[in-house]
Amino acid sequence: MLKYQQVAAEIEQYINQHDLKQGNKLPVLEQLMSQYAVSKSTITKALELLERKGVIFQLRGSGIFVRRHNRPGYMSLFSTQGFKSNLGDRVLTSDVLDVSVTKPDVTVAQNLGIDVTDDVYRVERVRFVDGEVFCYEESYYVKAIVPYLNREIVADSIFDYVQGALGVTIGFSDMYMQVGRLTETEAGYLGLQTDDPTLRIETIFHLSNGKPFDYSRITYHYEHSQFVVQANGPYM
Amino acid sequence: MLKYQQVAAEIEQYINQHDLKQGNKLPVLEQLMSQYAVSKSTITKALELLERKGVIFQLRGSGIFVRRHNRPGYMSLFSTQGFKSNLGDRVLTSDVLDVSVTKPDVTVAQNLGIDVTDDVYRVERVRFVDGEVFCYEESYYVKAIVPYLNREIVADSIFDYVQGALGVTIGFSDMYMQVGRLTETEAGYLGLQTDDPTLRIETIFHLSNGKPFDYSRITYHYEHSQFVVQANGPYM
DNA sequence: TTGATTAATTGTACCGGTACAATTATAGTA
DNA sequence: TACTATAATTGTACCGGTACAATTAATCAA
Repeated sequence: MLKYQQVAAEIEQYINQHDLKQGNKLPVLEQLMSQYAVSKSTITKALELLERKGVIFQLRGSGIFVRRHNRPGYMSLFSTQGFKSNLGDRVLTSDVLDVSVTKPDVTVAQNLGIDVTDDVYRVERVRFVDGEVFCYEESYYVKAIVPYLNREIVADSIFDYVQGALGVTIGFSDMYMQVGRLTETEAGYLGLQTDDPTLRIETIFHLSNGKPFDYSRITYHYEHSQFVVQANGPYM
Repeated sequence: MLKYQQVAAEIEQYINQHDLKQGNKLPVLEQLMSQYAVSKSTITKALELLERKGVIFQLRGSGIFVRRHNRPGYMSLFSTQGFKSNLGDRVLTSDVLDVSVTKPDVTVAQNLGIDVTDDVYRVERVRFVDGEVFCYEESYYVKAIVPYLNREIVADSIFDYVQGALGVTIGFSDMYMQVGRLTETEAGYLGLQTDDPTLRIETIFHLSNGKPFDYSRITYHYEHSQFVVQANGPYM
């Protein structure tokens, strides 16, 4: 783990353990520097990371302050999307409906930037948060990048496996979201009625070299899913 | 405008003007350095900004590449949320239903961190993209921070006014989203049926000093709104 | 006490540099 | 040709430093 990531993690841990509230002030830069025994640019980088994550905000001439949103029950949109495994104390489980190798249809192939003759893993899951139905997910993995999957891996975290055992790094993702109505099969999986409202998110995950390796379609249970997104300022 | 912001803007403009595609390679760091006549750390900062914005991705040992998503018709979730006024070539218009000074109810007051006896501006709008109904919005501004609003300002961009004329800077925002069904009045504004599906987003905008100044509730037309969010890697 | 002026505090912009890890290109070998 | 070892390329981590703008605290005047 990089030094600035380590420092960021420690500061975040400190904030959580001491249950600091929105607006609470952290030690000044110079003190953090000596406290963690790193240079100014390293501590700055760590703080920038935490700022992006929505954990702190910095105010020139004033100090470094804790940032918090005050709505329990809302999950970070990104934590449910592979990134930042921070689900708090909620328990995430899965019913694995399918893990198989197939050929992609044109839509899937196009989203993954591959040919319809290339192999993909198809994974189908219903996911639960604290025992409540949360979403229905259908996802496709490029087999050339993810050569092996099984029910055990899929029941846990695919991303941890991919980054751990396969040694590839996930770079970025494009999420496409829209609201619609449930189909009959989706409604069955989610325990809802056909034509009930739903949020659909399609996501294309790319490796850090830019290659797409996972295309997934998630259909959320509209009563059991509410999200928070902490955005940072007008960039320019 | 800061130097690194300026450089970032120029690079982005270059990418758009030359219509570069996903994966296209930009000049190497050292060349960009001399090309824009800035130091390494400045160009790095500019590129980091573009990376966060989803315009490029960088790959160590390899180069700097253009990043693009390939779905026209999807709007950036953040561009519709005050930040990054990049709506492409779409035209955004508004029907202003109400601009008035009132007292907030408990919910509004709590979200804005003020007292129910404090004054707020209430703004109610129906917004259109290229003439199509896009969303219904009800928002509240802390009058102590935004002392004056009128229909003309509100029909245009409130945020530009606040940052321009009032000289305050917007820092960050917390967005809370969930799916539900339309009420009768909402359906009326959006030209839909009662109980039709909808995406609701509540957002609390904070100044850069951390003070909330705007709380808004937006109800989106589910057939005319689809969003893209470009996320960046597992931070740690 | 109030208000304005000045000084101290504090984060950020910008500069420059070294070391290194990941990638890609090259040379060498079978 | 195909594979391996080596070298060149290239972005990132990390160090340190100066100048400055925004905020806050202290000082002074009325």
